[in-house]
Amino acid sequence: MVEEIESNKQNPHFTPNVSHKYASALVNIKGLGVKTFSYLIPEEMKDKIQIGQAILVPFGRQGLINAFCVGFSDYLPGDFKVKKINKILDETPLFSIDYLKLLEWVANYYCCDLVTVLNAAIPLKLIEKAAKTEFAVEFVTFDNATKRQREVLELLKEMGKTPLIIFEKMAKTTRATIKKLEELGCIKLTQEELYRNPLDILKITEREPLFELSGEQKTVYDGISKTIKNNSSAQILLHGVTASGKTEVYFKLIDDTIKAGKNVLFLAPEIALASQLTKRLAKKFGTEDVAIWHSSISDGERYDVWQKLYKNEIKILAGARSAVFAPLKNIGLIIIDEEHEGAYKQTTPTPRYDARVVARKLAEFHNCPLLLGSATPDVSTYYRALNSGNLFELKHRYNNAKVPPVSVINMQDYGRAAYKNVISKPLQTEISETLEKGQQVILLINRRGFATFTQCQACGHVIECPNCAIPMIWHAKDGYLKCHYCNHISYFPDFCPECGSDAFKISGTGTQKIEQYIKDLFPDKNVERIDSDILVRKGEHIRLLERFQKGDIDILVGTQMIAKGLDNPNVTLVGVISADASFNLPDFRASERGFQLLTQVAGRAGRGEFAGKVLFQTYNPDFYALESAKSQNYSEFFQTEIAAREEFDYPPFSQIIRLIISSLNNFRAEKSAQEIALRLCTMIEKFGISERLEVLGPTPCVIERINSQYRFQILIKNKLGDKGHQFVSSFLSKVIMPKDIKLSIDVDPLDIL
DNA sequence: AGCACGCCGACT
DNA sequence: GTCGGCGTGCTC
Repeated sequence: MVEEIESNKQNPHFTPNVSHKYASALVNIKGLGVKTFSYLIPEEMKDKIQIGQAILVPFGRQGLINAFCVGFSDYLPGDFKVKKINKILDETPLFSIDYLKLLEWVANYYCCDLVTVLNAAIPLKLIEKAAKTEFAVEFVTFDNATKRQREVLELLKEMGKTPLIIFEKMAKTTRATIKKLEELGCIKLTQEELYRNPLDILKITEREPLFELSGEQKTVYDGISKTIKNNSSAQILLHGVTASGKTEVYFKLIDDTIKAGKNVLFLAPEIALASQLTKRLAKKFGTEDVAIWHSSISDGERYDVWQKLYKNEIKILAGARSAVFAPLKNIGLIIIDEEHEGAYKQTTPTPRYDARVVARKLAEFHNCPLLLGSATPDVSTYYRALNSGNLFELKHRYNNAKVPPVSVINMQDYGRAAYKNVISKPLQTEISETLEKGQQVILLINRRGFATFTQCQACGHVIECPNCAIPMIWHAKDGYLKCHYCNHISYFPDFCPECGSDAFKISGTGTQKIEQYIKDLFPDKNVERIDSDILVRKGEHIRLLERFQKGDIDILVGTQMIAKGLDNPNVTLVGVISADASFNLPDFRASERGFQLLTQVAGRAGRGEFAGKVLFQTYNPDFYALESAKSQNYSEFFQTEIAAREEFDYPPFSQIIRLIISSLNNFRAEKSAQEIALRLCTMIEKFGISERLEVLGPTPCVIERINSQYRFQILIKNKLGDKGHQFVSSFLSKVIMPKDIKLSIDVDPLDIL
């Protein structure tokens, strides 16, 4: 089913050394995508050609197309008739050799080819744009102009220096007229780039001064400065509770960095946050020196910013995850705010890269410090920071505001008295009281609890796999419980192994009904729901939040997306319907996710003058992550979590490489997956590294079918670092899949569902 | 994506 | 014979 490539044709090694016969050219062909092809370097180009240059090459029947030079070689990667490079379009390269080296590292880490990474890193539009020399026109004089020419000149005088293409459209004129006017000396044509600076519209006239740092901020700032002074490539974590003023510390460090003549890369998890951040940065440091980069900026802006970055004309670049691939030069500091956010990882399309991982490597390349900040750090980040001694903490809120107290409602006591077994009496009472005071309520529903875990209603015990410490999944059609990491099977217990009760329940379904229950309980109140279904209608999400902000909505019911960002001072009650659902996903990171979610949602209550309250409903009140979330104690949570990670070799003690094999045909998908796993194991055995590269599965994915494709997964626990990635890459490069079976690779997957 | 190559049925 | 259907495969 899976065939071996008979002759393992080694690719020629493409080097940055120019004294070679062939160049590797990156082309963008519609429908084909971005790929590299080899071309002969003409003799007269040998002393001029460089990596990163835009070039013109012949391609098939399409004539001459734009390409980028990305490497050199003396050999061809196959048997074909080679064509030669037609022209170097621009002698100034658009990216450097170091930039390509970073991308090569990324390709190896994510077990994919360089082309895939280039595809994500270099905007396609850049390749098309590179060839076009954009002229700009400028008014000089009216002398010798005819009547019609004068009309054109009037407009130009008014518009000032304008890109030619735009002016031609505006003036309803043609290239012939422009040429004539240039001959007459009435206008000046220039080749220099015209930058559109989108930040100009902010109309920032004077700069705001930096904030004064508070006592705790000052201590942390001094500590970080000292650390950077001692180790210019330190990787630092700033763990600060919400509203503790991390941003002020960042800004002071940015100021220091640019004063030292270096540039700053500042990443935020999403575009909206990056835009907000850019405005704040522009106000403090000036519009000229600040730029933004993310997937949704316009082609023109993308092109302009890229040019500016390459010419080292930007001092601070703010952006979302794709900004790690922007060619910012001379980086002296990288900041990643809200570093725990999953949005830093790209899930689709490939490569499934994580901006935090790439940023760590980027910092290494530039020998510069990396500063990560969060109120609920990623467990792996915290572990690294703790071990390196580069952990700094802000424990107090900026204006001495208090974190709201959390009460845990044990549903074992209230379950039967609760409305529809879902909304307990105390929660009902609290909601009523809050609404009577004219204040607002947020209720968190955890819909991700769709995977059916098996829980004892008497003591909260959840049936877990003895090998993997993740919840077992009930398979109704087979009548057993199964572990989706290792395939371990056990039968539904008659009695709870913990307390002997027979009150087992398969939980996690029907959460959609909760909104209706709330509406039933409070029929005269305005109840709205926000979740991803509603988000599909664009703008609906924002409209609902605005209405909630204005007080038009009494109770806002929602999934995870209401847990962060909401800053409504009139919200004094936050209720979590099923805190268990956060923890009982069949995923090793479930506790971490759950802790983060509960901590973040708790932070939504009592942000104004009224004190807030938080209620967690649960069947398992003693669960460590829940207890830590209740007391908002990160370090306590971390201690327990890291011990479990170590015991089961989960990250940061290994890296997970996940292979997903899918097909419309269930049987063929399973067979292929088994074959790949078997061959992978054989190869690992042969190299004697089975201790350090552990293969689990194949198993059916928790979500067994997506788009009618049956899905199986193989998990690899890698303890060999980059060498492990290389091993898996080279194994996969020798495997070719039949057309009806898809293989996808996810390195450091966010979840394993 | 295009565009050629190529292998079968209907036709001036 | 040969015109043209669009399945398959290639583009350095």
